[in-house]
Amino acid sequence: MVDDTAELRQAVKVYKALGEPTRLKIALLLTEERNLCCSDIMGKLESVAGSTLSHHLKQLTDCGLLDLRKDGTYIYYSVNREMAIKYAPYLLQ
Amino acid sequence: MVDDTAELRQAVKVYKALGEPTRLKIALLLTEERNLCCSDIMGKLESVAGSTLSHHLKQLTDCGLLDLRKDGTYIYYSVNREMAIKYAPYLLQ
DNA sequence: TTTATATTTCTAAAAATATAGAAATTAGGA
DNA sequence: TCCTAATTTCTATATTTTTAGAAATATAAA
Repeated sequence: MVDDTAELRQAVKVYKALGEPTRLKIALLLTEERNLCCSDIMGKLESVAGSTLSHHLKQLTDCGLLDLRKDGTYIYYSVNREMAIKYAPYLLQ
Repeated sequence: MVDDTAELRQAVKVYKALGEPTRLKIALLLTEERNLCCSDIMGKLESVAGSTLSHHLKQLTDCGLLDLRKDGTYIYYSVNREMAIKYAPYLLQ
């Protein structure tokens, strides 16, 4: 019998976030280049609506993989290195 | 523009496999204890139908995270350490 | 050869997720 | 203040995924 700890649920969230092509691309983009804002990222992806991108970024930040810094209307995202090291150092290669 | 390489698709498959609680539990079980068969695993999880478990194990093996060894009617599964190290060393802690 | 056990495939239903348009929100600049 | 740009929320739809029962397959043992 395996239990459903907060620790396990956290890991599931992280891997679920990375287990979708657009979000994995976003995470990889943000390890190459830190502090990209929503519209920068939109420019680097092919045809993703702003509302869709917003949902993806929310998942990536909610699980702790991305940090954000607000500056005016802009929100700058970066990969949280500790999280990447713990769960998916693949991102950092 | 980010491209959709085979490499990226492979990583998505791995993270998608781990991004579901039952499958993450299976992967963690199989890092603790190697060479468990389908019915061993079923015994260690709570109420999962055989057909469901079979689908989960297929996803975990298709992405390369699990290796298998057949012996008669039994199939023994283990975590592939190289894959775990590359994509999710979290499993090995 | 029959039987029992392990696992998979088929099928279908339920649940979750991804997607984006439109409207709302926020904040800076004219 | 008004306007514009960045981002989010709302809403709905389409797609994917999870789930499991039933039937099928495979293999070993009686």
